[in-house]
Amino acid sequence: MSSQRGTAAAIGGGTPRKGEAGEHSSVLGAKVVLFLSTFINKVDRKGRVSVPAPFRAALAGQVFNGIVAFRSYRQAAIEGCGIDRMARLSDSIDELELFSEARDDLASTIFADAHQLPFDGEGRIILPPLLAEHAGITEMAAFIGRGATFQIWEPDAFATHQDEARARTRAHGATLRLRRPDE
Amino acid sequence: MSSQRGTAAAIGGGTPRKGEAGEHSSVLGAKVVLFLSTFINKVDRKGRVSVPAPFRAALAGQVFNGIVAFRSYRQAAIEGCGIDRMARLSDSIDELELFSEARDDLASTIFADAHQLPFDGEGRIILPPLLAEHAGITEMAAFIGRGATFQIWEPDAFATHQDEARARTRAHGATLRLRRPDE
DNA sequence: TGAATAACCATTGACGCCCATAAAAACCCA
DNA sequence: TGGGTTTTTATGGGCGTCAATGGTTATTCA
Repeated sequence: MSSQRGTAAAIGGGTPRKGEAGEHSSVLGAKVVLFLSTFINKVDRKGRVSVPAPFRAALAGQVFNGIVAFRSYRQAAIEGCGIDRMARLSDSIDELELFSEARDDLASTIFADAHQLPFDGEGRIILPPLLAEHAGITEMAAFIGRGATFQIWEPDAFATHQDEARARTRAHGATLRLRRPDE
Repeated sequence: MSSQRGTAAAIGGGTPRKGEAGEHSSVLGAKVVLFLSTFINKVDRKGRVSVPAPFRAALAGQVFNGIVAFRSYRQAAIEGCGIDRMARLSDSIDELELFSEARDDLASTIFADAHQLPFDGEGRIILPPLLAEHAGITEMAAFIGRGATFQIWEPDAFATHQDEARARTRAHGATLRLRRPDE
């Protein structure tokens, strides 16, 4: 299946050019990361995978130079995002009542399972065995942009999933209201 | 099992180099520690356990070089955090009505039971028997990241707990509004 | 003085970091 | 617009370093 280099397969819009993916600043100056398109990269024998350059660009500037990954609850995939998102999550949870059950559950469900995967000099991460197994990843890994976050799938598994999702969408005629640009 | 070495250098800044990692400043300049992931380490016959390097990195720079631990009163686990967090907790409790029962209970449950566990030269702590027993820890200890704090569990016990928590969260339809990045 | 604790050293395997290469994309200029 | 040049990426592999762990010696306190 060849890791068609860089080329943006499926989904996403056009070709992922330089500045494209990445981020754009909001009114407040806070960076808004955007993960777009799909990239399929190889997992080498040491368990390393290159994170697509556009994704890395989107993450640039965050306090932790790498990604945060955890098992998806409902799918055989790995959820990925930047550390900033986790920090926000931590803040949100901190606002729940101390020692409450809900807070406990969320914490042990989300944070305990999260892995901080730092980039090496070449922008690669090491996929923890636990995560790789959960997603059934062995040789190739598909990075799927999902806007504010992304996922990592076993390529074939994702292809199947995508077909099903598309079929469901067509059936239900999913709609979505676009949020107001302001605010 | 192990000790997946160093891996994620906690939330550390940019490149997870030697001393840095650990914190990033918020708007107010306050350090924001973030404990993520799960690490299972061995307890040697002297009762020593290595605190995961990423956690140590997150704690770096605090006034007390070690952790603060106390028995969780809802679970068979040990609550852990840095000394800074205890100070904040103290403030929160201070805001409760003076002489109220709740305040009294919290104070004696938490502060009276809290242990300051200093790191030895290799980043290990000695688990006080009282705490170890409460958590049922004998040979292995699981360090569980929970965002601003962490817990220490007997590995199997945590696995069970995590399953239950996950089920509950899913049942309740995990609701949590992500805080806006700005503030 | 003996027991418990803290400080110190030693080992080893994983992983961070570096260098090398090929190919594709971005760039430049006629 | 096209072809040639430069830059960036993805990928492989080697090696030094540090984290986790175990043990030994020094120190403190009863």
